[in-house]
Amino acid sequence: MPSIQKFPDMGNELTSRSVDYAQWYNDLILKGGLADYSAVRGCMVIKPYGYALWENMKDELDRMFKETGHVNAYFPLFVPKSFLEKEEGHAEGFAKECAVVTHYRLKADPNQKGKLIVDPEAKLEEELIVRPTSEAIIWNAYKDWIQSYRDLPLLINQWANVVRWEMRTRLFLRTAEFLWQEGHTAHATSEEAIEEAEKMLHVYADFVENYMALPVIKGVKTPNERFAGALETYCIEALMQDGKALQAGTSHFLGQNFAKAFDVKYLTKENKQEFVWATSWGVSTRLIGALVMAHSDDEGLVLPPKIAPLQAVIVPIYKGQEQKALVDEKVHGIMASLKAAGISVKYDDSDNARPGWKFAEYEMKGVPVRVAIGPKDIENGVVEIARRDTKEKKSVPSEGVAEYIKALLDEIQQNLYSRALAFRDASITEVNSWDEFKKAISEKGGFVSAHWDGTGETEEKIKEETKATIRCIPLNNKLESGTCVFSGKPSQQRVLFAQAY
RNA sequence: CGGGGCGUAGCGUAGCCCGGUUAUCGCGCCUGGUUUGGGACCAGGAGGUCGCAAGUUCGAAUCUUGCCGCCCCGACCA
Repeated sequence: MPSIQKFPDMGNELTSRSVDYAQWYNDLILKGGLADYSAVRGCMVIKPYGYALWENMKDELDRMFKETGHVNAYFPLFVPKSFLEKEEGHAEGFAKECAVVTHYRLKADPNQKGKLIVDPEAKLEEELIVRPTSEAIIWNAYKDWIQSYRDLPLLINQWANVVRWEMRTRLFLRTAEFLWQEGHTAHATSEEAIEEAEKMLHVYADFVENYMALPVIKGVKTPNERFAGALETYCIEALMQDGKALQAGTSHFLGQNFAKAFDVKYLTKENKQEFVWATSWGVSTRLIGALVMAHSDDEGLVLPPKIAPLQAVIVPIYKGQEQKALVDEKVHGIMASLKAAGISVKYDDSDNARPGWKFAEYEMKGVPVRVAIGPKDIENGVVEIARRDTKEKKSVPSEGVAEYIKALLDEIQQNLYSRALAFRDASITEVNSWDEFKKAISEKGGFVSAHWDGTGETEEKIKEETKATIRCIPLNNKLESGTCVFSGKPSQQRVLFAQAY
């Protein structure tokens, strides 16, 4: 008998990736217990397991923001329409997808008992927009907070919900309401603001790569893909298993657009009035969608140990109460050592499901490590340890099991990253002709690295023909003379195209 | 907004064409018992405005009309 065994191939209710990738994704979210559809179109319920995952991500990001000098605050959900209008590009960018509050009261319907109607008497003088993002309401406040260079830089983050009335929604990837963080900073100089926007991009990349085990490409967006109101948009782009790219985070250099729109000036040391320079940056619950699509398989979720709500689960195996007591005792010792080692662990000794059912359940939920302990193990001084990422299991001595699992969790984290990186790197195709381009996009998927003439028109036409967009111009991109893959015009560098979420 | 699909118990479904006692089956749930090394079994039990409304009919889950909701694919986007 080999010391390492593969899990048996179990039937489950998941649609397999190869049959219907979109359905596989939905099944995973629902059956993995991350979220549910809600009664409101386009909005989802984030269930405890999914929220625990978000909390872990949030806690780590929050720590990173604070380490880089940011503080948290909270601004209103509602933005007066006139505020949103102030920065023109911004207003145009979001107008199409805003939820609007027009009244502040309901009343009993005089014609239908038990029904409520909007009270026409309670119309707001000025409509309130449910924030699609908070630049407008925040910059209105910053105007009063910033007077002198001594007030700068102002480094504020907020954790909040926002609403964007999307035509078509998908669990976590695009919902009408979602949770995110948005950083909004003000600086004395353009250089400092750019440095901030880049710094936060690196923070995001660090988080996504080291905690979510998901490699990203850092870059800047083309003018077409830029955030409404920004001078430069930085992004991190990740690759999903179906070969589509997903923007995992963005950071914007806003120039003085918002300072001018909201009249935010400061006095320099030389006693001169200057407009401040701004950035904003955000990541959202969309990251959960990225996580799911990056690592999971046909057996269920696969979660990286560093952010998994549960890192290990222990399943007892026994016949009768005497054995159960024996196993319990052994498990309690192991639990204590795992907890002491900082591992989050659950002992599932519920009697309403048998071991096999529990195994499948925790595989579906993506718990990185499973420990099974039965009388035979106790007799032999071992425990059975199964790892979710490779679906392997083997017996290891129960002595020192905490250290073993700790090391295993690190190895799983590393393995998930390596696996995703290998896939990502194998999915970047360099092409030099339009035929190669089309073939790569339609047949292989992934990123296509190609010369582009730098015009928005070419970008648009490529999108029309292939549905591929320019995901980014990588940071520190290698300069290389060539000709645009579409127009044949001269180009100085390659950019990355892909079909995207 | 276009195209497709679906709406019957918590979930998945049969029945609908061709109207007729008490609406089918499985999972799950409750009670008791036996079980427990990869999704256990036996016995008993609870659970339903058949999406909503109107119509046809002696009689509607089933036929007609209207409406509502959700999902998937596309146009818009993080």
